[in-house]
Amino acid sequence: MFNLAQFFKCLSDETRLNATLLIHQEGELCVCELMVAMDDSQPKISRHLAQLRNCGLLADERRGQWVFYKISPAAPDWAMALLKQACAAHQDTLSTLALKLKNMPDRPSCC
Amino acid sequence: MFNLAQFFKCLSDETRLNATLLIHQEGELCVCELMVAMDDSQPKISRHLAQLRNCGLLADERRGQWVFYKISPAAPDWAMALLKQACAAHQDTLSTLALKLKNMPDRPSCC
DNA sequence: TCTTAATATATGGATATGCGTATATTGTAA
DNA sequence: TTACAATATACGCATATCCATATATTAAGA
Repeated sequence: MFNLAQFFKCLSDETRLNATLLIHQEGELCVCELMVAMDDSQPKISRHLAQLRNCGLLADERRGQWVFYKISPAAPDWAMALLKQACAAHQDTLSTLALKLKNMPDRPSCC
Repeated sequence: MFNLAQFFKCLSDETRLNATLLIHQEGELCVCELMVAMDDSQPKISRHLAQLRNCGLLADERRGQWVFYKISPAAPDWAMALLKQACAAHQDTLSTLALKLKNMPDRPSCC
């Protein structure tokens, strides 16, 4: 599991920061949802998610053709507390991203 | 001033993380105090402090031959909230560093 | 089994980062 | 002024990071 500096390094990149906080806020998201919300390429998002998974901050779960990511249940309390605080500090950006999610057609979440 | 990702990048390096949180906890510290507490070279510490100052996270003030660093009074509320939370998450390390500070002979703080 | 959708990974190159060493700067005191 | 203490910066190098592009993998459906 990560230490505090590693945790901050995870969140020091815009792509990883937005993905992590949006996932935290929404509960779980798959790669294609993040692509739409963040308007980024598939390999770019996938690569950053892999990094977050390898650090132990995110957990993934395949369901059919989709892979869903959520905050790892093994994340320590201090990390959860910091994520919550970070979400509050990032609300402006997060609500913009959440809006794009809401307008996304054919979201796989339902299946 | 910095955004959230930049703030996390500031804290993503052990040296900058420890320096920032120790300064936050102690109120203000000069370079030589940080050298003793963290057992690092002067140029290394000075370079990282310059980075934190340039980002707007730290403010410096020369008093005689010493330069004291503190959390910038201009730091936004969300940053202060995150720093407080981070200190709590980092207490083990911080108390070790604070102990070395306490045992430091001829601390300049008094002058 | 063939095709397609969703996701992951490999590769190469540009840029950023961090470090040690050496040197410059600034203030103090003699 | 000269010397010294505290701090800052410049330089060169090794490594890390990030990206776009191309390709591999996995599952679903025809």
